Amino acid sequence: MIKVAAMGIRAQRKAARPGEILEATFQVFLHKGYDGTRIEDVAARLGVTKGTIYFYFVTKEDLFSAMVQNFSQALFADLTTFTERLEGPASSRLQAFIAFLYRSVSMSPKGLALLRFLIAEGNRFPALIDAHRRHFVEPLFEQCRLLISAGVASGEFRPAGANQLPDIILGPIMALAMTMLTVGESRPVDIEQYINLHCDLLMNGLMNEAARTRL
Amino acid sequence: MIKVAAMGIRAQRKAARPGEILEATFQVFLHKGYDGTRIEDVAARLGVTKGTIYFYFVTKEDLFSAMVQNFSQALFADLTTFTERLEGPASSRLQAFIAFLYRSVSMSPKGLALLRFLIAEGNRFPALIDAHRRHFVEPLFEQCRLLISAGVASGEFRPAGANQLPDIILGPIMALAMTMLTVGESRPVDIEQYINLHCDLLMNGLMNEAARTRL
Amino acid sequence: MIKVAAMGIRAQRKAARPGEILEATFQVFLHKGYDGTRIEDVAARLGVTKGTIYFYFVTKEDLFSAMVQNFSQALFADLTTFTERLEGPASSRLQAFIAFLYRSVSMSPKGLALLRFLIAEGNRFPALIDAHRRHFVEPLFEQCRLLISAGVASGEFRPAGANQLPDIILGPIMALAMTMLTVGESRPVDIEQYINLHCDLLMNGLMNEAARTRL
Amino acid sequence: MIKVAAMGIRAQRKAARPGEILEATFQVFLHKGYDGTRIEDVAARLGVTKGTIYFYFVTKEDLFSAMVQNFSQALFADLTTFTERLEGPASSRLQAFIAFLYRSVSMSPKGLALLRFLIAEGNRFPALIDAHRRHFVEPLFEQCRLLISAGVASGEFRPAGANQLPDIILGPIMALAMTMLTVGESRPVDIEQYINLHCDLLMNGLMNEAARTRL
DNA sequence: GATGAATGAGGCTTCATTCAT
DNA sequence: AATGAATGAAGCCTCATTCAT
Repeated sequence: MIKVAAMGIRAQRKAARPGEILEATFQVFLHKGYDGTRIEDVAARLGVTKGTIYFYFVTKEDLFSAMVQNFSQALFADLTTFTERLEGPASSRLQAFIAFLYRSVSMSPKGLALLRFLIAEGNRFPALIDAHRRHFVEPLFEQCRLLISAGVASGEFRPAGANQLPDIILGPIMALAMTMLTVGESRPVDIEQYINLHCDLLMNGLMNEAARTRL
Repeated sequence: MIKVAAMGIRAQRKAARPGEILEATFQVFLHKGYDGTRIEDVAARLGVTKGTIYFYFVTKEDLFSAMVQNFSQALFADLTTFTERLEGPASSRLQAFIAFLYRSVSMSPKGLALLRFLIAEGNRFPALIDAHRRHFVEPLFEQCRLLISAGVASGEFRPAGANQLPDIILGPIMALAMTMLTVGESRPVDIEQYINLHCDLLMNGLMNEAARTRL
Repeated sequence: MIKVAAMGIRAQRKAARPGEILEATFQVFLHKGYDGTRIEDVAARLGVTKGTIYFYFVTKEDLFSAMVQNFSQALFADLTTFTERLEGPASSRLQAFIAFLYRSVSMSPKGLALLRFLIAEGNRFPALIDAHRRHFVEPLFEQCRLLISAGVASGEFRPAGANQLPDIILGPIMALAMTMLTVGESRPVDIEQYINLHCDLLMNGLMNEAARTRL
Repeated sequence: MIKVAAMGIRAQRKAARPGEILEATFQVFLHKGYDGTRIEDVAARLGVTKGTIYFYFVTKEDLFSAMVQNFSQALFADLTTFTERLEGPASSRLQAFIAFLYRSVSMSPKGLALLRFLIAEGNRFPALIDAHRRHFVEPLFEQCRLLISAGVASGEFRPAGANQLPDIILGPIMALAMTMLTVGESRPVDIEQYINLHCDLLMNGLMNEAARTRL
């Protein structure tokens, strides 16, 4: 922890600046995208000038890299904390896990901006893509697999092959994110209903008993 | 239809040019993104010079607009043709529909590039976003709903709420697309297995009979 | 030779541009030095804009490199032509050679600018330094050595060690250049007298007969 | 003289600072040139920060002015001391004078850096150029003239016109400096031999007795 | 139809300089 | 005395766009 009390006003300012800049960068990026974001806009949003940004970050790429990694880590930390506190039957835990993902990715400005950045600029930031896969996607998928394995062990879930493909389990979350990223950000989404329907389908499938029995 | 037979070679060239330019634009965009694509690169790929591009398209935005709309329409036409020819029980038709979407969106360079463009540059092209929603997403979702309604009518599917939310039904397709757009384009995907597992989960859900009955 | 008659006005312009740009670059550099020369100034001097310069030269370094090489080659060609035409006794030829160097290096804006560039910016342009040594200094020195060897062979010159060190023979030429480059460009120099005195000293040395005999 | 004994350690540090800064400035300038030298680099080399430099020098131009003048004066003082102590025949004293100049200008980092600065940045520092001419070049030339006049008076030297043009007498020294400043700083120079050959030529000229007599 | 030389707005980045602490 | 965060002018370079040929 940083001892704020012991710090001079200048030191406090300095310690706070990088975070402020990252936040401002995010805000501008949200509306303009990477190429559309001018360093000057970021600075203006903080009431400082270009030079200040360059005092803390070497290049524009650096700045965006830091922003993405910063938010990615924070998001992942939240997710881990949340998951560790889950209790009860596997199906409940999986549903809570899914609901949390909806809220922190598909319905959160930061989650969406993160995704947009990775999709739009990933080619320019291979290191970031790599870090994201290793420190976010893979661990996330592993948590998903563990939840399902627990459900299979407890007899709640059938041992379906898709259990091991979190992409498929979590797919609709990504689908909503994608909708939000393209056409969706304007019109409202009933996220509660969306979550419920996703979970219902995930648990029960499309088929009715009769059809299922026939197979 | 353009009557090729009746056209001089010059006229043929002229008629073919726009399509060639759109294709070249797509190829460059695929690797460089919108801002990274220079009109000159597009021209060079065709063996012509910048001026030629401007003879056919007013601005860069115009060019990309046309490219996206062109590919979007072609893709949608293919999809419609394919869907109209489907026969058999609703569940089979739905699965074939899904498989087709996987191949033409998540696993196709054009489908992915289309998505990347809409996500990355959508804010700059509101008209395009609109067109895409009205002429692609909505009709696609409608076809999905029809297939499911048919299944419900025939007794194959239970009347679940998610039936009316194609996002959820088709979610994993988008999830794969997203993976491909970020971390995935390098490593191979077993698309057959992916489709099978998606369909299995979609039809049967996660839960085993005992758990389901208990509810 | 370029066939001007057969070229369109545009082609003529294009063919002439690089040379014009190099000349303009030289003019600005003469007064402002490398860092002080703005690409825009060069362009303005030609009545064009920045972009035009960049159409012909990739970077500022490129532009200056080309300028230096261009002038260096021209100067060397002149020098070679001149030297080849020399006739008469070695001492006359050497004196003419020296006089020519004074006029084309120490007293010529281009020669001086060349030198200034190599001294001031040499560290930034190692390739240029290299080229200058190999294609200018070394051949020049070789021509000097040949002239002296001819003089020794004909009995005009004594076989002194300095004969093989053109630096020493030609030193005063460089000294004048240096004076011009620093304090000299304002006040007038009697170049005729300077040449005469240099040659006199070179031929006869400082000592008088008596002192010389005593040695 | 500053009384070190009576000064507190703090005061000593303060008194020493300007000299340290000038030395650091020189070191950085040596490798990077004027524009390439950042005030911050100079400060870093001393383990202080930019602000400290600005406490002692008003501007960057000021700093460099001071550095050049400082070194120029030190060099000239050395030279004067050295010259005053010379004894023996004029020719020996002239040769020692020349040898000293080679070592303190053409072969010394400081001497070369001084020259480079005057050549490269002279236009920006007219006052410096002026000072250099008045306090360095002119007195130096005067000393040279005196040495030669002494030689003429003593009968060692013939009363050649070049006697009054130190540029010509000392030229090869400048030539070597120039070589060092451009192509030379890498490869080794046999300075002893260089000096000997320069002096030999200076004393005896190129011509052999027969040719000389014939004139 | 096509060319490609020329334009010029615009963005990134550097760094001498300032000043509150 | 020294610090170092902040400023802001200035320059390099890119590239969509134009238009005379």
